[in-house]
Amino acid sequence: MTVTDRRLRERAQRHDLIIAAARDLAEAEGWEAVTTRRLAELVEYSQPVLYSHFDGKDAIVRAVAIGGFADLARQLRQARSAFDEPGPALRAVCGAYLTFAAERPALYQAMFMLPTDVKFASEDTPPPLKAAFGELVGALKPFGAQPELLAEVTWAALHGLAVLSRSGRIPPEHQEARIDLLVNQLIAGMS
Amino acid sequence: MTVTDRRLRERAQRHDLIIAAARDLAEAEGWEAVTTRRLAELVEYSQPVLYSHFDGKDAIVRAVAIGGFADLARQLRQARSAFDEPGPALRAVCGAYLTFAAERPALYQAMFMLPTDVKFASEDTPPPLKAAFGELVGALKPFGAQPELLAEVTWAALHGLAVLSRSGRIPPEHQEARIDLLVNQLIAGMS
DNA sequence: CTCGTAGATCTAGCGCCGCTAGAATTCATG
DNA sequence: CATGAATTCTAGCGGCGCTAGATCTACGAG
Repeated sequence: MTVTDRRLRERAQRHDLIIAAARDLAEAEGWEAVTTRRLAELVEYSQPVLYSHFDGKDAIVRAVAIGGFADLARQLRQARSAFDEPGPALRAVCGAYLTFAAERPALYQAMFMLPTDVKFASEDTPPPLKAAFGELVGALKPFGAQPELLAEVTWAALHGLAVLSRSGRIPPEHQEARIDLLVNQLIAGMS
Repeated sequence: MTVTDRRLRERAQRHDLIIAAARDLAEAEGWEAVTTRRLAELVEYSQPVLYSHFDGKDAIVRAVAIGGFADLARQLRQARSAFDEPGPALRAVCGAYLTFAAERPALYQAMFMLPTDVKFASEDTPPPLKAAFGELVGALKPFGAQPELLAEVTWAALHGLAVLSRSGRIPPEHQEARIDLLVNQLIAGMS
C-alpha cells in the first residue's frame, strides 16, 4: 500500500501547510486577515479542502495555538536551565515568556486571547501546554509551599504585562523594570 | 428654537439608547452577537441611523467602553474609601476590580480586550480612564517609591487573573486565595 | 394656508465572511 | 479497460459592516 501511504503523507503535509500558512498570515497581517478564502489561496487549493482537514476556522486557530505551546515550553525550559540559582532562573523564565509574547504576538493571541475550548487544567490538557505551565511551576518551586497557586498568579501577571503593553494600554517603556519589580516581589520573604 | 432643542435632546437620547442596547446585548449574548442589524432592530430604527451617530461599529464599542471606565472608577473609589488602613484598602480595590470584571464580562472585554485606539497613558486619555487608574495608584502610594510602576504591574496581574479565569485558562476556584497572595507579595517588604 | 426645500430616514444593494451541497474529476481496483 | 469510490471544485446560502440614492417629513417663505 505504498500508494495509499504516499497519499496519507501528502495529506499530513498539507495539514501542516495549512497551519503554517494560518500562523504566518496572522503574524504578518493579524488574525482578522486570516479568512478561509485567503488561506485556501495560499495553500493553492479551494476552500472546501480546508474543511476536510479541520472542522472549521476555529479548529485551524486551535491547531496553531497548540503548536505554539510546544514552542513556548521549549523557550521557557531553555531560559530556566541556563541558570543554576533559582532567583536568576525565575527572572529568565519571566523574561523569556514576555519575549515570546512580544516577538510572536499573533501566535500568542491564538494561545491565550482568542476564544478557545482547549482545556487548561484538566486531565486531557494537551501535553505541550502542560509542559509550558510546568516550567513556570518548576521555576517557582523553590519559593513557596503552593507553587501551583503562585504559578497561576505569576502567569496572570506576565499575561497582563504582555497583552496590556501589546495593545498600548501600558507604555512600552520600562517593561524590563516591571519584570524586575514583579520577580522581586513574588519571591520577597519566601524561603 | 425649542423645536430644534427638542430634536437635539431626542437625538442625544437615541445616542445613549444605542450605547445601552449594545452593552446589554453584549452582556446577554456576547460581542459576536452585537451586529449593526440587531442593534438597529433593538432601537427600532434602520441600520443607517447608527452611522449618523457613530463612525461605525468600532466607535459604538468604544463608547460602551468609555462608559465602563466611569463605572469602574466609581467601584474602585468606593472600595478604597471603605478602609482607613492602606493594606485592607489595597485588598479591597483589587477585589473590587475582579468583581467588576467577573460581573460585567462583556463590558470589561470592551474596555480591555477588544482592539482599541483609546489612548491610555497620554494627555488626551479620557478622564474616567484616568480616574480608574488613579484609584489603583492611590491605593499603592503607601507602599513604594514608584507607585505608577507598581500600579502597572498590579493592574497587569489583576487583568491576567480576570481574563484567564474568565476564559477557563485557570480554574475558577481559589480566586480569593490568588488575590490574597498577590496583595501580600505586592506589599511585602514595602514601607 | 400652500408649497418648495432641506434634512431625516429608509430601501436596496455591494463586497466580504464562514460554510456546504452537489457536480466534476481523478484514480486504484476488479 | 471499465467502474465505483475518493477527492476536489464550482457555485451559492445566509449574514456581516457599510453606503448610495430614493423617499418621506415637516419647517419656513410667500
